[in-house]
Amino acid sequence: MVKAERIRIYDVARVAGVSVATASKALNDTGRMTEETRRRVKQTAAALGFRPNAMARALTQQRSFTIGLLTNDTYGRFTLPVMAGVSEALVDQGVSVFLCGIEDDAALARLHLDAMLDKQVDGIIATGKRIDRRLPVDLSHLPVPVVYAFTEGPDDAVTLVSDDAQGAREATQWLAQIGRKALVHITGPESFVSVAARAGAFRAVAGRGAQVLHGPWSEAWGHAAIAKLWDGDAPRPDGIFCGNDQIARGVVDALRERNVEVPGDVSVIGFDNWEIVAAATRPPLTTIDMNLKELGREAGRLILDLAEGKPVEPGIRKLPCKLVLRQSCGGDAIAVRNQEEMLQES
Amino acid sequence: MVKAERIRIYDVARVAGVSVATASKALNDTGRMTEETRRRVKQTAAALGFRPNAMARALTQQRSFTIGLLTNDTYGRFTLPVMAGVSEALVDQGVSVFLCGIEDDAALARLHLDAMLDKQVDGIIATGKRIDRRLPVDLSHLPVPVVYAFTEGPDDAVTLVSDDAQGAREATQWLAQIGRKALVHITGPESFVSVAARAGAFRAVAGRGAQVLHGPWSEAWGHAAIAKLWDGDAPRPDGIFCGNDQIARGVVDALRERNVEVPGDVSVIGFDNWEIVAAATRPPLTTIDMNLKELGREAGRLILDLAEGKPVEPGIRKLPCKLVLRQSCGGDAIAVRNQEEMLQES
DNA sequence: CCTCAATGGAAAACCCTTTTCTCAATATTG
DNA sequence: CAATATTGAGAAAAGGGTTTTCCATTGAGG
Repeated sequence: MVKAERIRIYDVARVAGVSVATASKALNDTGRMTEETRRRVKQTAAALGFRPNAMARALTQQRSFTIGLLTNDTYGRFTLPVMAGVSEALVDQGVSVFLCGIEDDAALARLHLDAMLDKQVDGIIATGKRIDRRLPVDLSHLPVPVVYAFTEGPDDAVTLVSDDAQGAREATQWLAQIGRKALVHITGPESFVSVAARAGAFRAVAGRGAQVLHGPWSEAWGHAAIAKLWDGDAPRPDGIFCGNDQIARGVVDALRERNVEVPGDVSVIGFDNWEIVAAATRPPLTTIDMNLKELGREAGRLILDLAEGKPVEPGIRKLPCKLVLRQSCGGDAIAVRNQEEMLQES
Repeated sequence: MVKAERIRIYDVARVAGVSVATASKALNDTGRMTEETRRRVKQTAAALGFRPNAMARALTQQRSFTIGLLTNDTYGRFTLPVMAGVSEALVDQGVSVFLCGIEDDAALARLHLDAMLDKQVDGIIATGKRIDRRLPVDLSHLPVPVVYAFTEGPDDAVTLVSDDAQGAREATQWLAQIGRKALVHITGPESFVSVAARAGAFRAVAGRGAQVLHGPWSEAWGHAAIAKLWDGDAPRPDGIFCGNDQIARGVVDALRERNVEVPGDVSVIGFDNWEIVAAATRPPLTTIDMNLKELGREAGRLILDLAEGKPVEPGIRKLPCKLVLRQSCGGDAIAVRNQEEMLQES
């Protein structure tokens, strides 16, 4: 650690032979001066490695160039991609992000929230692990704007979620497209709004009679569901769309244990594109990606607009999911053909 | 969003009928005044919901009450627990944490670092996914203190790592203790320092002839290693210590496929205690936990001490790992007996 | 010579807390 | 009963570096 003297705008001004006022205006592209002066100041600043002190800047601009990200997602399954997107959208603007993990503890949430408000954050992004649950803290009367990403907020809030129905549609249509006829959806607990949305879209494509099985979000449930389907007398499916990648992994493992070929006999699609699960499955999972990083980027852009006082339409924005092809689904020939068609169209 | 006027110390002073100077002193337990006055001011502040503006405070105290956490761990496997610990240690002191994910991009790292320095962070914690690799940015001549946690730093730095050798020793000793005789260590690439440390400790306990197999950090390698061990003519092990939980999962799955009972015939121990892997394995993995959260807490405490100018001894601090018992290892009776003994001793 | 535009500078504003210094009032001492 | 010490509390400045406002200077054109 070296207590190097920081270069101040005063130094830049002195070296460039102008006043601090002119230096400031030169660097911020405001005020009036010859291009030559502006260029010289900028050059000097660059040469000296001048970087404006954000704290001093905050004084005059009423902005701290910091935002807070509040999450109750301990594993980071959803938060990390969102965070990465948020950061990416903001770092270029010199905005840094406070990350606060609050688990489901209201007191802890309050503590973090207060600490951030004390630091005059320009805005807060609330994010969670479930789009139909709220964080254990009320963010609706804060002195700063709030964007909700992948968590529920008040009706008049700016909220970003992934489009579960569209994602489920993509998956189901893909199964149909590669020739699977008997489709089943093995998914999470009915109480989740996203489960209902996905199941609804699945039925809309697969036919109202298509079977939907609900259970916990676990590999074990994937196993159990396959046991239920294969050990009974009912006709067996040849296409299985799972509510998340963990269930899908359980399903694939269970099928392999029964010597059912994936994707030869049965095609399986997951949901989440959680690399760590999807890539380790044998064969690797074709799955739906929720584009959480893009969701984060959008959240970053929105909170920035709000912080700058730009108008932002409140309401729920659904961002599209996309199908990620690996090997658990087969139909590669069709996949290639379709991609070629898409290329030709564009 | 409600632009509620923030309560300033001026307001507290007015309501309490004292000057701002007195109010400040009352709230900070400095200066001289009657207990009655101090109490009245504090009560007023609480009643009005006064919270000091951290930015103004930073002006006089030369501290921003923020620290930065720099990481290149995209999945958050290591970062998230560390981050949780750091936060936990700091939030009570009113310190907030900037999280910056820099992947392995030096330019991005620089960008984040500059943004944080501009905001006058009181210190920086560098963290990574590997203790023998450095972040792609030089942190050795910054105007603020740095603590390295789970990543390599300069020799004269304050560095925190988990004690790989001790963790491996715990695991191997446990296998020996429950009666396993033929031990094998299936682990990651030799190039990792932690792999060497763990392998060394394994050999020290299991005997110099005990086999160590190196491969990638994947489930697939776990499978492949079992194939190698079981398909050859060599005597088969009855205790397997794995370099991480993913390998261990591959091992357990491969053994099940060969109808080898875990833990009946073979005991398996993992490393990392990555819930999402360890708990989903059938049977759930007994594994070594690196206490990353505690490591984060310690990093938080250290950076705080450094920020306050307290002396901190430089060097590498190794924090102990601990064995987490689940079902892949068996020896439950022994486990219970030992725990009872420990209870009696304490 | 006057006016105007262009350029650049001096100084205030920005924000709110903490700290220093001072003073009055009371207590203590010789 | 002075003279000194102690206590309680307030006024004002410091703390920080940038941005912004407004004014001064210069040179050109009328």
